[in-house]
Amino acid sequence: MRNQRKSGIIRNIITNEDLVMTSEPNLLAVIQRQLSELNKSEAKVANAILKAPEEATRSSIASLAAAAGVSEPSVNRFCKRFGATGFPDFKLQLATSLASGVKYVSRAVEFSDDINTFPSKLFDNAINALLTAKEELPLKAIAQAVDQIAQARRVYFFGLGTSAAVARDAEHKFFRFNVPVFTHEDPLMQRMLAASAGVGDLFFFISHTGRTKVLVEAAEIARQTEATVVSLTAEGSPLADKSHCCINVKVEEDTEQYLPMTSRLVQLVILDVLAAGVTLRRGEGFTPHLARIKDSLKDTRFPTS
Amino acid sequence: MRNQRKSGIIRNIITNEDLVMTSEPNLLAVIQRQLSELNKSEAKVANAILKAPEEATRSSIASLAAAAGVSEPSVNRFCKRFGATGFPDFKLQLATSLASGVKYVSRAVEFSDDINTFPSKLFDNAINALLTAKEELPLKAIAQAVDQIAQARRVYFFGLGTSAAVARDAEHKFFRFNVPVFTHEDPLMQRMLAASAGVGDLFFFISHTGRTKVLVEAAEIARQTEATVVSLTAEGSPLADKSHCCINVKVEEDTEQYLPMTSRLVQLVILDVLAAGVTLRRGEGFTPHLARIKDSLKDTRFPTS
DNA sequence: GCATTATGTAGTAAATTTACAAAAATACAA
DNA sequence: TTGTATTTTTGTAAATTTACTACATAATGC
Repeated sequence: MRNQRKSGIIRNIITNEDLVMTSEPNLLAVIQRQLSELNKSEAKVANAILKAPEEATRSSIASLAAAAGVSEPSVNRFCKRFGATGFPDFKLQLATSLASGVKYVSRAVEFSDDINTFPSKLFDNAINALLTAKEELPLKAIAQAVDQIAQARRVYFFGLGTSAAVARDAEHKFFRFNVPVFTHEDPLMQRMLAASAGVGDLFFFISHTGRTKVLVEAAEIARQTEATVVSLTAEGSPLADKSHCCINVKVEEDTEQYLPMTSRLVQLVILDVLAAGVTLRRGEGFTPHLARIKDSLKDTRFPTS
Repeated sequence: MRNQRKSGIIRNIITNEDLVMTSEPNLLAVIQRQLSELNKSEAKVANAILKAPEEATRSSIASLAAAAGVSEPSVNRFCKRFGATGFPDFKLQLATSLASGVKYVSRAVEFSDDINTFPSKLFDNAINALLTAKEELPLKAIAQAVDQIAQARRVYFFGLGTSAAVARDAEHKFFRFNVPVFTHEDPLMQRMLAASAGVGDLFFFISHTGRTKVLVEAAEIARQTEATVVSLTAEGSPLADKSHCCINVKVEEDTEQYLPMTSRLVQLVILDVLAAGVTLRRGEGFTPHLARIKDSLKDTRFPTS
């Protein structure tokens, strides 16, 4: 299946092993990347496809061959080289790739953007961040965190800046599970509460960078007690080091934008996941409790007409 | 192009007009919806496709016909009825649909779920909500809100419950634009501030339902002053009625879940959009200001190794 | 029982793939 | 270097698969 040149260059660009490893890499990106490794006619086909990918999915092998200036079998060989069983299969993969991937590459907002373009860009970035995060979800850490939250007597959500809002959201969510939850944005309160912690207390630190000094210090203080320290932050950061359990989030925030946009969305959804995990552990008998809380809000609202 | 039965039932389910209107509806959903309108053999084809959509994209017209227990032309006719030029075109549309849409239909978390399934479900729901929201973004209202925020002398973000966390996030974001922003979770403070408002004040109310009494009352009070009232809430709600400008968000939250999960994500991204809009209005000269704010945080962090 | 619609059969056209052969490129020895 | 052997690349043509059209028959409704 895998033939090699004497020179040692691997001919089949995508092997079965690769396909297993990377679940579904963007086909266009793969073609782009391997462009230099291709021979003349294959490169012609590649360029024709890269130039008009959408059109390529709709054209026949004959018209694509004509567009690339090569013979039909060359197109067919090209397809097989990229892991497809043939031309139709390749078109299918390409179409799939175009539908899922390409539209959701992060796109920076530029000053030339107007109302018709930048809102979509921001949504695409958000969607893209969630898609990426979903792919590399640290399930073990999440399962562990769920266990610890479910067992905790008291849970403190601590964050600063944007992460304070996330902590506040977590408070609202977890509050509904009958777990005593607390949030404090004041670093001094965070320190004091951390210092006086004991068995059954869980400190949940939220920080995108994991490098905010006062927060890391609070984590350090909490760690010296009998309490459990969990964090939702960047892998290998000082905050992660201080934690019993760290849920890593790798979101490359566009640093040029100066605003943390997508990372907090991922944090929020991960907190949803934790909340759902705790609910599932509580079992079906717990739903009436949630229903009661929902009912208690009824009188604070205008009835639906 | 559009042929009808005597009985008046429209035969061509997707007409050109429809295709223009709804840019890219999920093909499987369309098939599902029209299932009852189909005749016997078409229904057989539909069921075969719905049963194994992924497989359908890979099979030939002959094998799909065999799987459905009909003849090949029946499959072909089925494809044309759904707007495709033929079978290959239909497969392409189906594949595209599967890649973008189907994976992201909302899926409720069930008690039988485990750690391997429910996190993905929640992420899918979040992604789906953002995709849907992106499709029906109220651009006019957004543009108007950007204008009003950019012109405002003072901006108040008011929300309660989960929306309070969203308001807090908005405060953190807009604060960086040199606009005096305020947030209050206390309904009494909200009322008092609303009552004493004047020209140049902007009240930005955030609420998923738009029916929270105290918040609607605060909006009503603000509306009686010279201030501008903007809201991010449900269309046609009491809160929307009180606003000069209302950004509608239609997210059907799964009410069985008792927790507002996806709506706040959409709210947050829309606030990002507003923030970006304000930045774009300020023009390129404003970026140094953002850089300065970012620099001011430098000393509060542990340096990256 | 007639008209209409629905479905299938068979033939045709189109597209894709395979097998093979020619051409080009490369390696290596004299 | 230059020529030759070998490998690799590419194209031609035939074979095969696939999809479509026209027509005929069956089913349905009035």
